[in-house]
Amino acid sequence: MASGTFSRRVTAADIAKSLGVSRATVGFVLNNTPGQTISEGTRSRVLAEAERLGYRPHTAAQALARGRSRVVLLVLPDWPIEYSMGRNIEEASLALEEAGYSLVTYTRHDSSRTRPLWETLNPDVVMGMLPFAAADVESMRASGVPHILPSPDVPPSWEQGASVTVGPSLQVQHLVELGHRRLGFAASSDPRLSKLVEARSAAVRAEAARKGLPEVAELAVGIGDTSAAAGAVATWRADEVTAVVAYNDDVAAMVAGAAIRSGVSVPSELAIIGHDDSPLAGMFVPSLTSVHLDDAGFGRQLAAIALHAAEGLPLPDADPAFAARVVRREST
Amino acid sequence: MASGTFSRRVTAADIAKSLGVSRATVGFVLNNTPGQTISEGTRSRVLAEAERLGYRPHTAAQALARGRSRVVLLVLPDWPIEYSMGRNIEEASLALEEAGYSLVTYTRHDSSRTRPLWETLNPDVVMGMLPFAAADVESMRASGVPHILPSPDVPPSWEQGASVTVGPSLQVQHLVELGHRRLGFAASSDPRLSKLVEARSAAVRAEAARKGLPEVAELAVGIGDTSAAAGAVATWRADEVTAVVAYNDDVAAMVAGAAIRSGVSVPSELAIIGHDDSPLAGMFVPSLTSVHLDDAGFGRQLAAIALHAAEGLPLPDADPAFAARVVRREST
DNA sequence: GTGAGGAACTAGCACGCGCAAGCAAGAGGG
DNA sequence: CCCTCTTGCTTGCGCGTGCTAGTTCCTCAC
Repeated sequence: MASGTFSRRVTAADIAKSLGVSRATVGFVLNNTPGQTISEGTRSRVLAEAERLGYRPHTAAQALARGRSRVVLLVLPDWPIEYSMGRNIEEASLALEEAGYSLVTYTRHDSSRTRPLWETLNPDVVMGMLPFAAADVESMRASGVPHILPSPDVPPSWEQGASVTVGPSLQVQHLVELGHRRLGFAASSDPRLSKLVEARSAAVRAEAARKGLPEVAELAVGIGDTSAAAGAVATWRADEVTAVVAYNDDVAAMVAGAAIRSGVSVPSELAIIGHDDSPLAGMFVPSLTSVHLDDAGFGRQLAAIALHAAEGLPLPDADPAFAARVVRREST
Repeated sequence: MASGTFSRRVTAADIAKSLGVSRATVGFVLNNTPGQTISEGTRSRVLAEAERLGYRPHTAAQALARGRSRVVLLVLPDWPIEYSMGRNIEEASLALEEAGYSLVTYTRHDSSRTRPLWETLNPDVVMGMLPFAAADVESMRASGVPHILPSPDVPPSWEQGASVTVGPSLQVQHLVELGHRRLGFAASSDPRLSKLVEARSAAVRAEAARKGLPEVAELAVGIGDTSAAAGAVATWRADEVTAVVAYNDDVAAMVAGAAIRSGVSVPSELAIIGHDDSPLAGMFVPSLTSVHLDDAGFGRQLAAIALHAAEGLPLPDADPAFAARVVRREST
């Protein structure tokens, strides 16, 4: 029967009344407001009463009063997100929650005529994987979003950093260590991925040049398009390519599948390395060598960047967080 | 420079002042408040001015004033979610946005000592894939969550419906049509999935019984555990099982991989059918027959259930939405 | 004895919005 | 002509918090 009655929620005023102090005092205690002196007795009595009554601050009221919502909006791209992204987000969410923020994820479906979530959620921070379109930035500014990441004002964004290039570099290094010199790059033909594909492709070419390899033969492979994959394999073979760097594990699987079907043995005739170390990489036959990224570290980095923007907290120096390593399996 | 000045956000009072009407009038127009008569002239002038000034209602203030936040919180389980779940959510989010609600997803990491999101977000509806634990329900009630789905008061929940059983039935039917009679079921050994595995397993056994098949040989296969998969394949072969129904595509891939590695040809010696029609199913060699679910329909159903709870909107009758079909590929 | 100063509070406004209640002016019926 | 009803508004309170500007009381120096 205790929980049966649909009781109004407990407010700070309830605590104050029950204790015979003013509501302001309660507020000062609960917020540890600096510059306020509260006696130890009162402080502990307020905290105990809050606990006893099951007080929960009303987020909407807080947001209204202080003008900040403590919500971080993470805008996910419309394209199929990487496998590791899910774990990143979970970790970031955890780190933000510990700082009193809520992470809300939002997939932007540009076909939609409805108002984007940042206009209705009043987030303190909006984060994206890639820089936002000018129209979106305008809309965020108009809705009063205080912080936009990557910042539209600073062209070189954080996502262009080590997190993108370290994986492709490792892919190339691994193949070179195995003695391969003539490499192919299997891009994804999905137009939505073009920016990321391009970034990884550039990183691969840069690493190849650094190692003094001949030019990398780049071909596009569509997920589900087996004939394109078969064509790519044939072209690479004709071109004397012995190893293929794939944009990600899905593309790697397409290439490996096409190779097997056309009688090209993996890895002896064609080695293949993927990226992301998705579950698929371990399950495929032959299992796929891939690059494993430190999801948790990346997620925490994401959270740190948001907190840096929102509260000026220091950014963790360097990025041992972006640790990546090659997981060698049967395909190389 | 227009956007340079950090201008305060536009409020309904700004519209009122600029037009020389009262703030209430503006509110009535913007909300189409029933029971209020507003002249056509005033109405259009208010709407035009709102548009001109770029007015955005302040969600927090609305939530505070009306006591409802128009937020639907979807609690995702800690376990690896199905591939199709992502598309479901997107579709549900779209449908809810059109009804003026925001869908926020939240992965519950039970290791966390931070307060669950429903305590800080004040959602109107909290939805889960499976019934919530009693402690969680208590916490939601204490935070004043008006609607919990599946409802803790009504034991038979919607998720137990056709959406769970239709896929497994189709799997069995497909194999029976191909002449198989002695079936195996490949469960997932992930303990977090046990409830769903059990539900699908029961559906498979029920369908098998309906078709008059001998008992289904169920074995657990862990993702990444190749030796367990190999053992399962050997056991089934010894048991004269000719076809395996897999819990999902990942498990199907594990089984198929183990079969190939141990020289059992797929599908001639062992047929395998997966579930979910994830991208993996098409990429695997041999490609995997699977059950494709109507993601969009399921997502819209999810949204409809939420709106039904929140606003008493009618539930769409029946469920052609839960349409599922077998996608036949090489593994059967 | 008195004034300064600090500790420990309280009163009350602001945040932006929804909505109940009230009010002026005109329409219509007797 | 008076009364009622409707139209088209306005005034103002309340939602739960944060926080500024006091107010009271007590201590302590001179």
